[in-house]
Amino acid sequence: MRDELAAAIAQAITELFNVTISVELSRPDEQFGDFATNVALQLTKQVGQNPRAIAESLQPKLADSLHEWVSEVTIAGPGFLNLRLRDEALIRMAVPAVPSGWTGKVVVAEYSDPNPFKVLHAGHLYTSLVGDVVANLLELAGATVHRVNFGGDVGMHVGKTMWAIVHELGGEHPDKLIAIPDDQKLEWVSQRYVTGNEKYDDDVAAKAEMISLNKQVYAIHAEHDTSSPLAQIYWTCRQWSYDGFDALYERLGMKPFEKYYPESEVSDLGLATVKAHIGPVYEESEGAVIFRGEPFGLFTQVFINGEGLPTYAAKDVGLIQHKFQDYHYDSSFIITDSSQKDHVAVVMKSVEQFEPELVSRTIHKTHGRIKLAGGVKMSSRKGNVLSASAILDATQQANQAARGESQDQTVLGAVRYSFLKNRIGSDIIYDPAESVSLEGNSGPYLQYAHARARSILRKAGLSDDYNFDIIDEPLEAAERSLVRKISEYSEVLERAITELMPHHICGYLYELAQEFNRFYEHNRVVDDPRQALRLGLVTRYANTLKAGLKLLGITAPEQM
RNA sequence: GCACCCGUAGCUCAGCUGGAUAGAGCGUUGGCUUGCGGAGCCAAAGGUCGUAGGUUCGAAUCCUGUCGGGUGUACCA
Repeated sequence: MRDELAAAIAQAITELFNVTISVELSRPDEQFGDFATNVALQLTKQVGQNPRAIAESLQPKLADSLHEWVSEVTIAGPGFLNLRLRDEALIRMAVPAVPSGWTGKVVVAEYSDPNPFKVLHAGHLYTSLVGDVVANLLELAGATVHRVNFGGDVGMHVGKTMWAIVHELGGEHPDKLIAIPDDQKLEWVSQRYVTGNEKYDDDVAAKAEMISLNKQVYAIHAEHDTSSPLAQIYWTCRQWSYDGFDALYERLGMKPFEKYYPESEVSDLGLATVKAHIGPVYEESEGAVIFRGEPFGLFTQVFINGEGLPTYAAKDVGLIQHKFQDYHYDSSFIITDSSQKDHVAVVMKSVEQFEPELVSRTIHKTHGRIKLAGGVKMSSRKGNVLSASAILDATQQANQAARGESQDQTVLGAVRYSFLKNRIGSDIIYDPAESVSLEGNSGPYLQYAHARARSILRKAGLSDDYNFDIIDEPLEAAERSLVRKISEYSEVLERAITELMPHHICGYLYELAQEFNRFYEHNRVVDDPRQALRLGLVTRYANTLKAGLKLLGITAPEQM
């Protein structure tokens, strides 16, 4: 209907002034109307009249041609034309449209990307949630989305961790790993990385052993070694990491990943590909193999180091090819924080030289980083990292303290919402002391608002699928405000999908719930003369809220 | 040094494809319960939109300079 309105206005302008213009309809303050357009201001030059005069000649024309949908056209301010919809038109708009921008497309979404043997920290938590919801948006818009994860199961951090593990076990004794309790395995392994790192910096002998262990780990993969003591330790601890990650993902309410791409499985192809293109694309320099990015406004990156091992740049070369072989995607999203921007650009630029099609289908979507209060940044090497599980635990305790009890879905709603409500792009300040909010503009506020609405419907004895038909009866002001807000959902959804920005949904749902809470404060539903209409209204509201929350990966409880 | 990102209320953030009095939450202060769930509702105080110019009928929004912060910049990922 929005498009039809815009088209009708455009046609009126053509008939009146003989000019063509693309009409933008915005949602003004409620006091002004349901839609507003500034065409009169835009036409000033083309028509050669002042905007007010243009608006005045348009007004009766629009009132007539939009008569079917619009009850009133008014002029305000410098020349805005405000449209007030007929109630029945507004009600018709309050049905969510199904977005279709990605229908039939095959999409790979890679996100989260924690490294085995290291902690899954707040930054991973954030990037995971962003990826999860972006994937949800693409799916809703009709895409077939393959969710994949990538992480470094080989490399120096593994050498460091393996060194510390072997020392902790008093030698290569995989049998001693049994002593580690299940719920401490992930933590135990990531703690070994921290101690390994400390030794690396101030113990020359240890450092040499770590470098050696790093190579041995590569050898474990090359030889498919599953039986040597070191290999047993490696495979066991790697699995602990993956199991720990999966447990966290589940706790975060994320849709499961379809596939993990461990670096060890993509590095061979990456290495071979880089080597195969030495000359035209990559070049040897100082014992390493590099790609010169300067001609493209980028920087030079090492792809194969002096030891002959692939760096993460070469691994990414392998990864992009594996992903395409596995999925033959139309589009491939890589979701990471902004510090990866240039690195990915260099890798892509190099691959573009021999596989331009793959690169043109790849979209690197970056977001900000998580910082601690006061702008302190986290460093896993320094040990001042905030783990994902610490955030969940802190939120759980805060909820417990406030309510005397804590439901998992409330914690999940609080955490997901508090991260997702921010526009993707700039850094996020996380204050562990204040934790995530449970009231005001928060996940639990929305969940609670939903539970209250369902409570009304339960009291009226309604099932979930009750819907009301268009009613001739005029809406009361409070009812109309709510319908008006519900009718915005489709537009918000479309914008969130176009921009792939989940925060639009958060902001909208909060306004929606607020609108309902205002209505609820002063208006009865059950046993009111207007019950029939209002039950339908509450149902549509609750369904809209639930649908939006679902996109965000937040449950909409019947009660809480 | 060069490249990119950011700077909006005490704090955390919306608003940025130019438009009507710059909006929320938290915090502060003051109200609201004989009625469907108070994790709620209403109100007040609080902002030269870092800063200086420019473009425009109109700039938080676009352009330039500048200050402040962040990120990246050859063998970690």
